[in-house]
Amino acid sequence: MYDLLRAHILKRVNLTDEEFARCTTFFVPRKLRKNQFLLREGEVCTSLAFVVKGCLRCYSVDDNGEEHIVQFAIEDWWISDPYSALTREPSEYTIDALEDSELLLLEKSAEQRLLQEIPKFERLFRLLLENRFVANQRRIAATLSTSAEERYLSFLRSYPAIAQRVPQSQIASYLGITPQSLSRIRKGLSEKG
Amino acid sequence: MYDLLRAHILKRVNLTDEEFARCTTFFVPRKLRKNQFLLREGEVCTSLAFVVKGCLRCYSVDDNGEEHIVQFAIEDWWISDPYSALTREPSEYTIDALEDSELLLLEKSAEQRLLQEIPKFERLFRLLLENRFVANQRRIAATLSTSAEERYLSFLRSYPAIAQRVPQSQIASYLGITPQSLSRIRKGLSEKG
DNA sequence: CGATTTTTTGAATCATATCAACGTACGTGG
DNA sequence: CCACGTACGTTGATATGATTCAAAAAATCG
Repeated sequence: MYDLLRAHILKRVNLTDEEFARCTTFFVPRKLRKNQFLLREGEVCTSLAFVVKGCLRCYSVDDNGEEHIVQFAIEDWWISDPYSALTREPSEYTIDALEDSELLLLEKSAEQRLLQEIPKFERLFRLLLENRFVANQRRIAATLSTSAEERYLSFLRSYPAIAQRVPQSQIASYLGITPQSLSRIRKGLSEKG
Repeated sequence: MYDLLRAHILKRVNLTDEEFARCTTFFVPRKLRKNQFLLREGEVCTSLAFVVKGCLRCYSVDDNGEEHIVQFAIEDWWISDPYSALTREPSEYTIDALEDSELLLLEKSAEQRLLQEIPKFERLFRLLLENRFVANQRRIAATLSTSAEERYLSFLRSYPAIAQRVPQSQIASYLGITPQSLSRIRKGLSEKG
């Protein structure tokens, strides 16, 4: 259960075995069935989730009731609404499971104690946030400058593991196009070769 | 020169006068003429800039040579490429001045010493990063779900001060549309009332 | 297997881009 | 102080890419 987390952390900061053992005590395992919610729009996000198994999505719902996916998370990724978690304001996002999933949850209060006990985690969490920030910045630049087809190809390159397992309609939502358009783009690509 | 910075920081974390006085020693004033660069694509970003006066932009250049603005920064804002600063990888972005500007620069090395001397700044910088993260996430959701006209109106609401002072073509670049389209959108809006 | 969801396809429509030309404002040097 | 050049903004005509609505085909699940 904790092996993936250990490897994940050790790739980013140095921890002794003893430190890692202490760190695990702050996480709470949680299973989520497909379609179950981790966070509902309007709730305050109180935890940071590390995905051990499965696949989740984070999305907003617009005035027309359409879902717009801002992030997927599979094994070895984190998911949460960091803004809601920090400010304790209700989240604008919903997080749910696209597959049966296993998570390790770090509650806000546990996070604070963890940071006090092992300050190295400050650096880890800052790294994680920076990475997410960069990913978003790249995505903005891509959305502004490239066609839907290019964005789809870029998505396939960046996240092949996700592309294989989530429904096409979910990828369309992530790319900001309709499922019909994605279908046509794929058709066009397969005709080219 | 430092009044704006003081007010900015005190709004977010508690600092004694003595702490603030020490903090200022880590910043270096820098003036930038209109069109001068703070960071060029391919350079490593080594500083975090607080804008005391003026207006800057951060943008990427795509394969067709088109600029895509990911951020503006006016008085009381910060600007940098946090990813490049953290990883020391060359930046994909260019930062330059849209007006004659005055900055307070916090170099990477100074930042580290500042964080050691006054750990409260850990929280400040994390807050700043979270805010930028959220702004980006909102922008992604908006780009995915709303028309150019809606995004323009939302930009006017969110950043009236910027809308007033930067050329329309720069706003178009930020919104991900052509200057011609923005012109037509504005025409449409003025005809409505 | 049947039921439901997901994907594909077609036709009409809409939003934005593109190319090209013209208008306007501003600042600099003569 | 005016004239000129350069940036910026507007407008028109046309092209393109993506959407919408509707329906059929394919895949998935109990």
